[in-house]
Amino acid sequence: MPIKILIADDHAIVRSGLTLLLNSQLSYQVMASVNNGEQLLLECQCNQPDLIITDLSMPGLGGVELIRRLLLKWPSIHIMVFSIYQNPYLVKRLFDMGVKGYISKNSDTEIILAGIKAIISAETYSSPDICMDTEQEKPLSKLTARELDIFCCIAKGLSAKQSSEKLFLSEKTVSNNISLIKKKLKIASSIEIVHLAILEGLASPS
Amino acid sequence: MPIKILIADDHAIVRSGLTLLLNSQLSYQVMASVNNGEQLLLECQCNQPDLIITDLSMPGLGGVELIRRLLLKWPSIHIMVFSIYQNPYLVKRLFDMGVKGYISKNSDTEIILAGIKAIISAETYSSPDICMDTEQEKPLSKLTARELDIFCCIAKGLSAKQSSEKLFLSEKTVSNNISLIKKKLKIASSIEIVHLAILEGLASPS
DNA sequence: ATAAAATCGGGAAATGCTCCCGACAAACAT
DNA sequence: ATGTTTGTCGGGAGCATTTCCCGATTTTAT
Repeated sequence: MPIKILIADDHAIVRSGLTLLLNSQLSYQVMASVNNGEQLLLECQCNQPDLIITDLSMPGLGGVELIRRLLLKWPSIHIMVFSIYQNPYLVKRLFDMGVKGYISKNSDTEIILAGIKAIISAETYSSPDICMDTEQEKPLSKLTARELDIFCCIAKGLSAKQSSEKLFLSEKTVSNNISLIKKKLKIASSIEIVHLAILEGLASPS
Repeated sequence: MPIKILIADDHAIVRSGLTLLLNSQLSYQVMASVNNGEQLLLECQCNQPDLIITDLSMPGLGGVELIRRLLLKWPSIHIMVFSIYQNPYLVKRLFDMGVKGYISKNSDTEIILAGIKAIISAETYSSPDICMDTEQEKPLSKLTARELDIFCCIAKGLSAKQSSEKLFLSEKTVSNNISLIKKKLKIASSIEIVHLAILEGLASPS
């Protein structure tokens, strides 16, 4: 009886690549692959997946909010995040949320398979390029989880209102948080948020 | 005799997905896939590829510089860019450089195959989500000299007041100009100025 | 020579940001 | 067990910025 897997990623080639890779193993079966969070939630109702592999940045319902909702409804579900970021704070936050594994998209297919295998065996896994031990002194480590959410939204070019809609918060909370973030990071403008986010690999210009 | 293809992308799953997708067609043969520009140049020496599929953001030698070097050495080579951006100005720049096709990573596999087919038939191709007709000119060409000055100041993270001091203008003039720039470029926030400036090579994160 | 576009800023209304505050929950410490 | 701290969430008031008018001047193009 194969492990049932659902995939969420906005890039068709990634969905297709993962599906082919995993279905080539007899022990795995990809039930469906979708391009955003809403559809993944729908698929979860029909299929009872053993493992969910999800990207973070997707149109509509993004990865972080998707994970929150998944774990709210099915607290014991196995989630592996498969995204481009290599920032240890982001990864730590995801593990704190309850994610079982993180693999960066730079990883070879062997690493992907090894990670899934580990997670299925009830372990946790993060790909070797995420070094969690460089804890101190990084500016972003001063931010709380919620502040980092908002930081990322702003870096992508979203307004306070757009961010509040994406994160299901009041516009006021977002703007209050932005002020706090600037103070914590000792920066004067939202534009420096973008620079910092790009330097830290949390955003890329678009 | 199949079409010989080389692939450059820093994500293994994308390389693997593309390779499986293309090798499943009898008319194509993926000779090699590498994760950066330097290695692709090396592969080009050994193999004589008919088509190169490349990402833009890669560690080390990135896509734009890779394309420049490729076309310098083999001016008639077919290059298809496969990247995440959906910015028509960026795509137009790539076509101006001599690229034959652009496909965004959101595209379905059918689109990818259709694009490659078109390029092989000596046509050019860009995926449907890139609408080039909005403005054919570079966005920044619409700005006057003074507006471009101010644009650069803002992109670097200067405030309106700091910009006004640097350019010997009143703060009012600067802020009026910023509003005008946003209107001309059809963008909502100063943060998108940063993204645009970085994409256009007018600023880099600091 | 005339029209068009660019440069420069003032004024007023709308919008946004900042800093204050309180309420509540969770984690932590003694 | 019970304060204490830290995080989360948002309201309100005042200040700052942005936006959209407007006119005055200079530069550029036809």
